[in-house]
Amino acid sequence: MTQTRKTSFQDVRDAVIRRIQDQEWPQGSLLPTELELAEEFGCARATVNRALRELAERGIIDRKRKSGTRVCVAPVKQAKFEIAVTRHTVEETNAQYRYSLVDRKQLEAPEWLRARLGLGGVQPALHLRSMHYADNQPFQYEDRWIMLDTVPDAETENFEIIAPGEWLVSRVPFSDAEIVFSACAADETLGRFLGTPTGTPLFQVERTTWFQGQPVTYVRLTFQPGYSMSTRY
Amino acid sequence: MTQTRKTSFQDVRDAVIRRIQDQEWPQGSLLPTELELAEEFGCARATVNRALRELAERGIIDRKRKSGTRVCVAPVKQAKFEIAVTRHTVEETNAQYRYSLVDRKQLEAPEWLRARLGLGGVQPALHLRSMHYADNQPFQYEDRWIMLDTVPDAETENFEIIAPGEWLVSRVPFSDAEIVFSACAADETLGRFLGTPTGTPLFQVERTTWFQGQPVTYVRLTFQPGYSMSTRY
DNA sequence: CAGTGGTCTAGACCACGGT
DNA sequence: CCGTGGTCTAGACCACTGG
Repeated sequence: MTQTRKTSFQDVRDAVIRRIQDQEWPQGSLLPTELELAEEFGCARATVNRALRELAERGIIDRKRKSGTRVCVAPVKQAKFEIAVTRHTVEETNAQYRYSLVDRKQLEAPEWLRARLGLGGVQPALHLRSMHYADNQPFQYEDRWIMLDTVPDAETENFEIIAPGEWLVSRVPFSDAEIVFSACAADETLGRFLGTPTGTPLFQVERTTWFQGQPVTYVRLTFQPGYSMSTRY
Repeated sequence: MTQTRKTSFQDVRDAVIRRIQDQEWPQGSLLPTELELAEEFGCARATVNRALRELAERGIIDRKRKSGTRVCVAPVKQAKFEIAVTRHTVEETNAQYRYSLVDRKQLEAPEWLRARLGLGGVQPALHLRSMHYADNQPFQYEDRWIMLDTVPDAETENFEIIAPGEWLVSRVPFSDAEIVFSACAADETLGRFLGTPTGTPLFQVERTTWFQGQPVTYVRLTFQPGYSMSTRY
């Protein structure tokens, strides 16, 4: 059964991709207009538009009114990482997850934290340090500050059972965030909790989060030695 | 002048975001159908559809036929990193870029590389090692393998002027890739080229690239000490 | 089976930005 | 000015999937 289905936006998108790969439309060259493509593919202009819009979002083509659509010369690769709560990251590897609170203190936000959040003045904050284990092996050390002016409920939560990350996502629907990936050396504390010698190179993620313009939390997640994050695109 | 413009998909999108943030539609709850929202906002269903589709792509809502649209319970954050060629990364910081080839050898692809690329048998490859400098300070050490069966032109290119990354993006329109972020310790070679003691923790990116199913290149980019990658979402 | 999202259409008007 | 993409509409049919 060779079905003669209606041309979908995916057909158009894939055909365009193929032509770019085959250098039929080389880098920097101008594509036909939406109307011309719609005629060629026998579909509505809206269908072509959706296909091309998707490719533009992926950084493959560049669209401008009046000038038209061009193939990007130096396509900027976009790598998308999915950041889940630590429990899910661990359980996805079929390992048993365990969480343990190390320390909980209510303090004033230190100078460096206020600077990072763009705040002046005195700010009450909760400082939490905790460990995440996979199959009882150290997986991740978490050092977190929660801003109590933004999330006052945190003051009465002891965080002995539920990890602060999970507690927060259940309270704060979603938020703006800045995320930083880097390498650091294990200091004495990290070495002790992650079971590795001082000086071991470790992968770390820092995340700063705002909700409706208010600072929610800053967290530094340091992973077990050898950990890596990967993705495809 | 309070313009009474037509409701756009962005208006709908932002209104939905606001209602989720305000917990008017709590996590896990069911949203009205597209038709109901279209009536409420006084627009076409297609407009609502586009707004909600965008939120679904961002992982904020979950859509299923027949069951409807729900607010995600544990929104998986998506961090999108833009990966450009090293020259652009350097020049964006207003630093002067310099590239220098360290070593170029034509070899058979070693066992570990063939395994990573999912290849058996003998495969000719080009092994390139090079340095990228920002304002004459070591910025990044690059260790790259190019598969000559896929990119035969590389055999006659000496790579003394143009960096292999830039040369490749001008040849291979775009491609599938796997990218891995991790931390490593400077070995003797890295320490020498990056001007840092052996053992220094370094941030590194590995990327493996295919074009139309054929392996193009594997590269390991190791950054100067203290380097980090960041993004917002 | 029937409700809900997924998509396509044909047409219209708008908005940006070269010429 | 006017060509090109950007978006909206009203309607239609399709496809998945829960009941």
